[in-house]
Amino acid sequence: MPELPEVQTIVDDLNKKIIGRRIIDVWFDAPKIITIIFADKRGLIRGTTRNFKKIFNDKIKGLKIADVKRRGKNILIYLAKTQNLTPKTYLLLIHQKLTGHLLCGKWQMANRKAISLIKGPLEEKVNNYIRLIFYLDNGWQLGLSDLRKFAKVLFGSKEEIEKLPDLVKIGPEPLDKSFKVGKFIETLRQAQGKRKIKQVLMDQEVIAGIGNIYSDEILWQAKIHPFKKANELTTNELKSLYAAMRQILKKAVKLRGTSTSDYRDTEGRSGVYAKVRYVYQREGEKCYRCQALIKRVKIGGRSSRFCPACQRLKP
DNA sequence: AATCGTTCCTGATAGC
DNA sequence: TGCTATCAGGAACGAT
Repeated sequence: MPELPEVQTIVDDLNKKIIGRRIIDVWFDAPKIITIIFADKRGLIRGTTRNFKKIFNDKIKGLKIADVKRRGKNILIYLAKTQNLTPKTYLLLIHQKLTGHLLCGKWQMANRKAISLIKGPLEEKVNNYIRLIFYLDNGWQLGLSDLRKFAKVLFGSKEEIEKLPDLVKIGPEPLDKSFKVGKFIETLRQAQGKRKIKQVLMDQEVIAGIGNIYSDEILWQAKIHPFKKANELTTNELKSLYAAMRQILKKAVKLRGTSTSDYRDTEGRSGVYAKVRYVYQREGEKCYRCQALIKRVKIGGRSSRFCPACQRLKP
């Protein structure tokens, strides 16, 4: 499940591997896989590749990859028309959702679905879930693997994509240097309502990039119960939460993310955060602080793991 | 306006 | 063994 650390890992990989590469061809297996949005002489064009396949193909072929960035859990691939990579005229936005991940390397299509990998994805010799491939001018491919087909891909002019609520509504980046503890406390206090802190942490409009794995990890580190009402947290608790958030996310980026499920980096390798995790998917096992058994509870259809002894609802 | 439930999808697993 | 039912989950969307 790609969250901030996993997406950052992919983005860092791509910056080392595909900047300056030209897209020479594209392949995908579902008609509606990509939504395109850009202003044209005829006005605003918006639709999926079901109806705009030719326009999409014509527009994207020949573009050069100018820059790759992350915003929340979104991967932003800036594409340039000109030789020197500026101006960046088009933008490809990829949200990997639950099981999506980008692979970059050289491989062969075995049949319509399965591929046998020649170079690149190391741990995945065969991948049955490639939905989208960009063919690059050095013979490499940039592929989207996505078992459950939830991933979102948007392509359009930089201006139009940057205006979308998908990007505009996203809250501050938790690892930004300018996002200091005071700003964090102010942000959480503004995120009013009686919602549980677990839900608030995962709300992309409050803070960007935190999902189920890292909200559990952060709350354990800060010794805060996931059901605690966000507006009832003390200043000290908010300070702990901020410190835990920064520490956990930085550590997870360093360890290249968590691969308990489908997530892999651009070469198909697992991240290793799972080896040091505190609570995520450790229900029934002992808490590393107090030896109590980690519990699993449901919040709005989502699982939350925590230690019932050291993350107490009431003191 | 805020919050809840539903939906998308496939593979793993539980239960009979 | 082999079938069916349930579950996992990010976030857009519709309903309340």
